Amino acid sequence: MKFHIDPDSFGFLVNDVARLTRLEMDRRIEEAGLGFTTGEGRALIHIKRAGPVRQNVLAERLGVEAMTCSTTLDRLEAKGFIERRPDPSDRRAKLVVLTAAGEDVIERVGPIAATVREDAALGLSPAEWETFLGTLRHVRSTLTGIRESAQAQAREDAA
Amino acid sequence: MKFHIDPDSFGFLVNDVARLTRLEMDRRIEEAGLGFTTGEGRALIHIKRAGPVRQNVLAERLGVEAMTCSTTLDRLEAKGFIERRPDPSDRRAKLVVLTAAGEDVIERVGPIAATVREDAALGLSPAEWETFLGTLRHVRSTLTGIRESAQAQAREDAA
DNA sequence: TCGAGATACTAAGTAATACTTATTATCAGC
DNA sequence: GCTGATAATAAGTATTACTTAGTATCTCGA
Repeated sequence: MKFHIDPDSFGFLVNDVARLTRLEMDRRIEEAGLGFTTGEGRALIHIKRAGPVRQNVLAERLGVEAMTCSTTLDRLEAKGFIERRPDPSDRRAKLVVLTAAGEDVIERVGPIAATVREDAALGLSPAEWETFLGTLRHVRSTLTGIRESAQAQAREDAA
Repeated sequence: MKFHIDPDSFGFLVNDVARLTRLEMDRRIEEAGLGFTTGEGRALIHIKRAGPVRQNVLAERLGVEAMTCSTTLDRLEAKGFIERRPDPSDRRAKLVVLTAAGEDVIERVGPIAATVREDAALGLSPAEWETFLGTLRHVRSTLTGIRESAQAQAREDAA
């Protein structure tokens, strides 16, 4: 039987598109001298959205382990984009807040993200693009659900 | 103009979906005891498709620098999935070939990729899924073109 | 109330993926 | 045959992830 290797299979496609988007984004951020990566930008935007937020909550929203989140926050704190403040309601916890520099850098990355988006959408109609984004949201939601079930299962097995 | 930054913008969406797909894929590969990552699988499949191939050609197809490719091949070689053979037509170059173990592991990863794809496509009609893949292919092609132009420009600037 | 177990965070260690720069061997063109 | 380009890699760095283990603190039940 002939080998079926689909170079355009879902996994490779989505990985390629994400990789290309990230590399292009990183290149333009670098060019603009903003001094952070797409991954750090992702964290910044979630912090912006969530307001002062506990690290464990932020980790969950980012879909990473608490330790991974902590390391990312270390870098962002070193760069002066966020602060960790004690949570008055729980002395174990810390609240993550954006600094003025963090707010500023988010404002400046917006136009850059817009140029990448425009480039990615070249040759597609607005309707096609919206459909595309809608499907991406749908798939993300599906996969997030699967991942959460798997993690719950893993915790159960561990217990 | 105000730039609306949110986690549902294109860059974050596609990154999230790729991350979730990769993590889920890695989890199932791990579960099956195949002993490699999605990234390594990507390299394996490109080697399979290209046949005996020079490392620099492979690097270009993978869209990474020669050194990154070399490191990935080190891991694959250590695991016994590939071999580096001297290129008879150029003594500087090496040809990368799959071993029997490499062929075997590609066969076994196929069904795993299929389960992830099925899960990702839950709740979408076949037509919607095809449209989605078509748009991903289109965007990949657009971004690849942009990246190649940028690299050509960088080489020119360096010269 | 107090003690056990859970939770919030971090230190330490590991691994994969990616880059840059510099080096060695070899090739190709003048 | 020399010179510059090319193929691969060594060395060093950074990011993004994980696990395990440890400390401080909280919460709930006996």
